[in-house]
Amino acid sequence: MAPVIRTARERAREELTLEIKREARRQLADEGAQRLSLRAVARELGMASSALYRYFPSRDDLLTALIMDAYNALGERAEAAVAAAPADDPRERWRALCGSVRDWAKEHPHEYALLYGTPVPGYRAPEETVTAALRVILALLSVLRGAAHHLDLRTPVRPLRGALAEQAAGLVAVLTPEVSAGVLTRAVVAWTQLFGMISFELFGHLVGSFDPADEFFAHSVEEMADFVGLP
Amino acid sequence: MAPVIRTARERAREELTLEIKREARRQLADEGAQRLSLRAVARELGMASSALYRYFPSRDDLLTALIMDAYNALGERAEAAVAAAPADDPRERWRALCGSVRDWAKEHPHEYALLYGTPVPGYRAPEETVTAALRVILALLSVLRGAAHHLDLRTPVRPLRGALAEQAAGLVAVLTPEVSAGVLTRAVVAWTQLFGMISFELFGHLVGSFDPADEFFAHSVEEMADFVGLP
DNA sequence: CCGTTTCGAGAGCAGTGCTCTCGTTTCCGT
DNA sequence: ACGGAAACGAGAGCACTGCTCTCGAAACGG
Repeated sequence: MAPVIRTARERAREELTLEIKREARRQLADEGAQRLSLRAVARELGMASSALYRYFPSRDDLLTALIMDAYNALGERAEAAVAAAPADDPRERWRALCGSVRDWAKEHPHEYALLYGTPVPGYRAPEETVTAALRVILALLSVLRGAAHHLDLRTPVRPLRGALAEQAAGLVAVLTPEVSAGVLTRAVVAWTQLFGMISFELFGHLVGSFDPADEFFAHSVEEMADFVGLP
Repeated sequence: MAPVIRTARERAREELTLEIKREARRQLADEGAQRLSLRAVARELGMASSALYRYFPSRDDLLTALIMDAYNALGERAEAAVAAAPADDPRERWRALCGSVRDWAKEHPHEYALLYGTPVPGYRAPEETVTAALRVILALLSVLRGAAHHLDLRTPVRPLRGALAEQAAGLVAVLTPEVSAGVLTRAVVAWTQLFGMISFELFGHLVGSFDPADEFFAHSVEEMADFVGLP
């Protein structure tokens, strides 16, 4: 696909693009997306701000590139955590996965906020972003698939009705043929709980109740593992 | 406390403060917090932008005022929903409460994002905000308190350990003496799930899976009601 | 009534995203 | 090898932002 032999221009362009993103990510980590300034990035790189527009047509496009990278970084981290956990211990895999997401979020709070906080106004998710964004929930589901025949639901899943049943069935067919629609739905519930909890912790909504949240986090990960029926 | 007899200046000041907030809220609802502009507010009110600083010392302070109002609006809505539901049907109260939060969020997406999205950079929560922010979780707990002696936990609560046990016991003593620490912790888990789910729906993370999310929402509210042991 | 405080308006500062123009450099087909 | 075309970097400039300072007018209160 991509030409193996690249002209000097192409190489320079690629390098500069990376360097712009690198500097932008630095500013993002320092000050948050709000305060990320194209002009400051250009200044730091010793170039005119107008030159930056040769590489990213707008500030939102630069942000979108950072979002892509962040989704992939988080996704890789999550997948690696699952892979590193013992294959025959689904609960440990679940724990490792949830913990890795929280760790990444605490290490990169501004990037996390960029992904799961208020969406940037002018931004609409391009195709690529969607698949990158799915990696965490897919990892959660892969853990469930691995334990599909040993699931133990202490509280039976409520029957799915109407549109929900159809949506869940559609997803099961594509993603998790080994797992029932009810369990998949519970996994999605657990997914929303996981990110809700992390967001609350990071955004300061647990101050005064369960902050510091380490033990609360660990506990609710176990509770949600029970919830989806992990042995 | 407040003087009953107010001077013309005091009345004018109060009125203008309200009007500024009103216009700011209008712009917030239209364009989001990101694009809320002091100068535009002043322009719309026919005054110089510098005059606005007599009423709010900075943009962040104006935003903080809007945050306060939004927390209270959401809190009132939630409390009203609980109050309007039959007192002898805890599950219906739970449903009404969760539904009212979601409804408010969908009606005021930008205000919701202001509360539960990425925190404003320069902003730190003043004392008042904290209590206003607690109203929803307190309402959730009040539903549980009302059903404290009829709770039915299909899956037993995992034992709380270490710091978590202490945190939960402290909260129980102050908030919900009728309810066990384990159940209170589950309520907090359900709380994070509720807002995680609403945030995901509003911020577009459910697109492609459970969007539209009406039935998924209703279903998971029931599942979480089971989770906390509501009859 | 008169000094003090409060207020509104205007000018101005430093910063932003973005556009346009204008030379220069690099590429690529002939 | 050359010449047209495309890509590039820099600078000036526009419209906008939050915020500060100053100055004259208005309202207050002893």
